[in-house]
Amino acid sequence: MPVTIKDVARAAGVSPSTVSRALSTPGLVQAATRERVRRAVAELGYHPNRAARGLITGRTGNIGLIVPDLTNPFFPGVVKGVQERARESDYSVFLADTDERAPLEADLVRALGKQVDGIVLCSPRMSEAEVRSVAGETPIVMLNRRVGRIPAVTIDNGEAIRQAVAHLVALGHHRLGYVAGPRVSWSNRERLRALRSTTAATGVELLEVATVVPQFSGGVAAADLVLAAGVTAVVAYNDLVALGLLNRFAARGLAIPGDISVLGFDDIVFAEMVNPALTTVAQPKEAAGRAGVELLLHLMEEPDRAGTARRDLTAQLLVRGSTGPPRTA
Amino acid sequence: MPVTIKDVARAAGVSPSTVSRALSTPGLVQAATRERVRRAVAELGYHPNRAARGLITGRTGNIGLIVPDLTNPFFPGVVKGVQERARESDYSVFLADTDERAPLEADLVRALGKQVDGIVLCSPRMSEAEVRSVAGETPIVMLNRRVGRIPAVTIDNGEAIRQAVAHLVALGHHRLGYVAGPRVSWSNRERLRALRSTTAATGVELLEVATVVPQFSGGVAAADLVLAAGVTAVVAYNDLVALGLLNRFAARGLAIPGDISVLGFDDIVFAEMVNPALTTVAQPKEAAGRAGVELLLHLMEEPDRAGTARRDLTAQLLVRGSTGPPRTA
DNA sequence: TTGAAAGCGCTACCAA
DNA sequence: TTGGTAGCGCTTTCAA
Repeated sequence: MPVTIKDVARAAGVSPSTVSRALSTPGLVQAATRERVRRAVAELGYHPNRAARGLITGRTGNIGLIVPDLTNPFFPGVVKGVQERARESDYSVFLADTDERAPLEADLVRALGKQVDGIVLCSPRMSEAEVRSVAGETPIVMLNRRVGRIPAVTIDNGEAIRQAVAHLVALGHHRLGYVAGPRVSWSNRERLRALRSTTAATGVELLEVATVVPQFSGGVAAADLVLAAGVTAVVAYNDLVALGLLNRFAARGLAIPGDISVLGFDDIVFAEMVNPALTTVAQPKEAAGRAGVELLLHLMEEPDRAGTARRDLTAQLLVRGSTGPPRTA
Repeated sequence: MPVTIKDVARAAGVSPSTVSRALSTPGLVQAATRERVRRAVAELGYHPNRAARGLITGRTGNIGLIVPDLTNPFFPGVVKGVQERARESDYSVFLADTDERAPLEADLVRALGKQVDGIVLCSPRMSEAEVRSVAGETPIVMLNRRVGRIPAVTIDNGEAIRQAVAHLVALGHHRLGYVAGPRVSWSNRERLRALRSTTAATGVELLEVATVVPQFSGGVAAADLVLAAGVTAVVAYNDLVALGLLNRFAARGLAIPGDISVLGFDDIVFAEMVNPALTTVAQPKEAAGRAGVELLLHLMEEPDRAGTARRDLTAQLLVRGSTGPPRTA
């Protein structure tokens, strides 16, 4: 019923081999022949059977994308970037959301690995050992994390933090709080490290106020601790947490940024939807997704040259209403 | 290199055919043999090659999921539901985000159709003709939309609206505004229709204030029109729009719900993150996703019995801070 | 209940 | 530059 390569061959008056070549190695086929084939393909509406092709080439034409929680508005952006770039190279993408269940991830990656040519892995929690083992089986590009020499797309947390701290210092803050994300999160560790060194260098005080789940509720939970710490500005692990802080601050009747400045990370869409809008470090989410696929494509073509492939993208501080000078009391 | 069915056969001391049967038609194999095969499979870590299987069975083990915009927090929930249910039946899911570009969707669906056994299609904008044509080629289940007899999972908008209106009327509102979503959106049309009949039946006034893009910016844009319309309560097409209204109302110094009550649809996570929290009609997003896959599985197994498969899920009004009695001026 | 053999649609090799 | 042929890994007849 579906039209096969034989049908095309017959219609074009050539052999199946020639059709195959005309499609996948056009250079090896005479222009005239190629044209005849092209026409037959169009006429019959032929689409190569991917399973058959995959069976012999060993490639699936699919890539996998694993994210910890699609509900976190950071990830849809990444997904879009991945999809877009994948489609440009005629790859389809399998998406898997692990619901932040790190143990599940390793299994998932393994299962997925069988069905794809490579995986873009965004898994802040999986253990390094697991990541390594999995990377041994399937080409992998990590997002927002570095593990050994596994190819990775990261966002320059150091620079981001420098921008953020410089901004707050310029406003006149001397005591900053940090509400941390999961201890195992690579991004969190990087941010914390950069925060320590930058504040030390600038001579401002840094209080590591709390460690919370990277969600709205985490911010709500940390808000009172932040207040008790007596800081005039607080940096949150991500926007979700920052929004939680803002929410609880509002409930307690604080003026933002008069009483306290709040700064987040990610620039999720909702950062702009609150009042005042959230100052945040914008992560190039789609670009990161695109870069991930890009790296993966290289990796799949020349697996040897792998190991060092890296992209470090630049974040950008977006100053909005939630940060301002501390009230000069 | 990868372990094949032959390896398993050799290890178990049976023929490949038997291994195949033991795996896909266990009933046809003697218990003892089956056990030997099972053991060999486990020992060698054998996973059937999907491409090879697909080549012969004509099935891919994949399903496609198409959503208009992953960035709208409504959809990640749906995606999660779809994935979960798909995984339970050992299907993988291809995700495609069409970025609200309706024309692109039809192509996308067609392309995807070749690589999957069925598609869950969430496409409020695609024309009916396109949907029909596409449904002729690939098993399809529609989400939140009805087109002819194509299987569909919907959410009972009529009941949802009745709950919402009853709530507002009970609070003492007599003049309601509606900020509509895209005219072509099935959900929007359903809601509008239910709104008209329910308000008529209840004797309250309904003003169709504006038609906007189903996004935050749409709500912001409509807010002043709502105010000018002089209603005491406004129902928004979805939470994103409602949040936009809330934002602009706040900017104009209105008290919520004192000056005006706001009610949304969807119960996206951010509905709870604003102050006051948004009263909204919760859509069972994950359940809808699950039901979509469920229907699809049936459809793929007995294509004949299709055509009438329907699931209408129940929405639930969540009363929160953004609705209250009108100020008795 | 099991095995042998054919063949799914395609690509890759070897000859011509 | 092209065609013939073999075979990817699996399922599915058909016979035994």
